[in-house]
Amino acid sequence: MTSATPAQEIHSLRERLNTWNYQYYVLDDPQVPDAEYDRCLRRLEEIEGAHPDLVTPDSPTQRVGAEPLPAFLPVRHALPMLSLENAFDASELEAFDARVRERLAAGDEDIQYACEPKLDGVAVSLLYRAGHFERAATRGDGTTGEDITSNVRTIRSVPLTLRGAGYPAVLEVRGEIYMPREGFESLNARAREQGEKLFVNPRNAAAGSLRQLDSRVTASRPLQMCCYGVGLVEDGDLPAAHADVLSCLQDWGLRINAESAVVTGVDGCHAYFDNMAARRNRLPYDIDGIVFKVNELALQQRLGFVSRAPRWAIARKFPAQEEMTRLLAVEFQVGRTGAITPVARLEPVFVGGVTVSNATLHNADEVARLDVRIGDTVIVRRAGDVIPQVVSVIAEQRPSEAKPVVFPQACPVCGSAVERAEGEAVLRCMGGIVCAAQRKAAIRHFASRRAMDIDGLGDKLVEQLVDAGLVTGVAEIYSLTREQLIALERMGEKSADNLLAALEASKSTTLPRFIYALGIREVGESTARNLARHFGSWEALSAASESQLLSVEDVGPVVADHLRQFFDSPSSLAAVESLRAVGVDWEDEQVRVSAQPLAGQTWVVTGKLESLTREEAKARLQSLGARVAGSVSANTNCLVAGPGAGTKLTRAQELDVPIMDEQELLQLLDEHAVSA
DNA sequence: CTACCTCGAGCTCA
DNA sequence: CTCGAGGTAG
Repeated sequence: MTSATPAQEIHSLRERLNTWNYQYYVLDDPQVPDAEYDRCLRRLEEIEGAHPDLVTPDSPTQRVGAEPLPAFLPVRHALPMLSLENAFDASELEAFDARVRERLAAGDEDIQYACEPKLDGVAVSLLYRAGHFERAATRGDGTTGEDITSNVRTIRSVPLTLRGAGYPAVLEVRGEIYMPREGFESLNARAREQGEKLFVNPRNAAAGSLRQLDSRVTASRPLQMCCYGVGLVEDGDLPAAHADVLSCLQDWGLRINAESAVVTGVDGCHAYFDNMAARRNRLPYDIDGIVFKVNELALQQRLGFVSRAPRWAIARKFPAQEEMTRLLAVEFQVGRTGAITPVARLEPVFVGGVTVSNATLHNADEVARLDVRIGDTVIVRRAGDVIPQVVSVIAEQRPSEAKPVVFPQACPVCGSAVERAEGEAVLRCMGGIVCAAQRKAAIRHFASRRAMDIDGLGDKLVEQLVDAGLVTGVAEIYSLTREQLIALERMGEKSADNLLAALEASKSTTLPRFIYALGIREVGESTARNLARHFGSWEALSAASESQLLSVEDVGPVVADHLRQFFDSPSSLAAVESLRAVGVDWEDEQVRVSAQPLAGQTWVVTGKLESLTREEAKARLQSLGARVAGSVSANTNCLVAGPGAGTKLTRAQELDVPIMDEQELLQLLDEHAVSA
């Protein structure tokens, strides 16, 4: 043997393994037999075993998973993870291209588009600092996701160290974690042999694998990572076109999609789409569409964003998958507001990756439009994350005994009168609190997390409580006794005590939560918050006149009317009184009358802000009454410009539009006490 | 809307 | 072991 020190040998083994790994997982081009790879890996394990001090977290041996986590920690994204606009046919894609060219004043000139398949998996963000894999996070709500670092570390196509040089000191890579079909099949085959539960599709298998607290389980799952873009970049430069950014990522050791291509103009996009659509079933992974991005980053910057999506990218989805099945029955569900919704009970059918057995039929108009009868063969569609729908009826297959859908003359739950308001499509039960269905829904809403947050009071329990007649209104849930609870199904002493404790804890709440919990029609979380802020106390709110209500942000005549109806109803007020009587309490809010000093003005925000995102800045300006536009024009009243502002700043200067920096903006917001 | 993971606790049977 | 509740994802 040579005289290499253990450290030297470890180094050389890691280099070799990383290179082979790169060739295998990123380039799809294995250069050595698996046996050779395994031999080196075992040798590395052996030396590391003898010298534990030389083990580093980015060693190729560190992909076997670690001790289970107690929970996933929240991660705030430095730059929000946005979603994509969807196009469902060629014309919507053309409309997108037309908008892009118009905004860029490109005339007849064709735009270069970077195209690639949209993998059906889970979106993630990877953070590399000084070339070392530091953190992986899920998308979550776009702003805050979950830390899944230890799970992602086990995925071979995620490099633990970036290759070469020239990568930025801080590099956030965005991509999709998915399970190739082959891996999915073998995973399920193994599960079937062991008599375990099977995953229904590769996407759910990937999502489920990533949600394991024990990353050793994740390590045993055939997951892959494929990168499609970057997020935060600090101290470093990237090329000026998206496709070149992707090849850079590949050089740094990150896997990118082999089908990525750049095409010219919308015709190029159509051709790419048609080609992929034809080859879709032969791809080694599931895809649900094709993503098109304006290739030049400078153009992307000029296009900017609309609320939650970039204006320079779109996903053209494949046509929704459709299947035939039978309509077994139509049931009528009564919602919290009494709305009676017809729900189709279907012969279960596997469509678009899930088993569909229910679908809403919305209302009488929809039922009439479809002319659907019970017993009919119907076509059911499920497009991606869209709710399943009954598309049409196959009239030729209608059996003679097919029965028409008859809407109830009275509420199917309580027998009260039903009514269809003028100009409305929905049928409503007029029973209100008399109706058990509405009572159940009201209690579920009251107890829900964003309302009174009563832990342990779930659907089944509400069902039992109302059916047993133990509870008729929300206030009565606070008078339940331990004995009453223990008598219920699946309720032991421990569960009963937990629920009683949760009930007690919920009594101390906040005014916005309380208002929201009441379930007044059209009063959601944000309206409840506005009302609480505007009036400060329950007394002030309940005494408010129609015109006072109308002056609250987001409250129009319809909402004001619902509010007045609530406050004019003795039974509603009595319910509030009983809640207060059992001890439900809150602190009054600081009154923040929205003076709307910027009403009628148009503002624009550009560049990078330090202490808040552009979205937040926008929201706060809007709360002062400003309209926040995407581009600067002669009508713009003020431009808020952070560092890196481009053409918008130039244009504002040309047009003599006042310009403000972040400090001045913060000062302005502060003066008007705008916080959320 | 459906599917998945995790947890606590009740149920069941040895 | 099974159920219900609560959370996530697309």
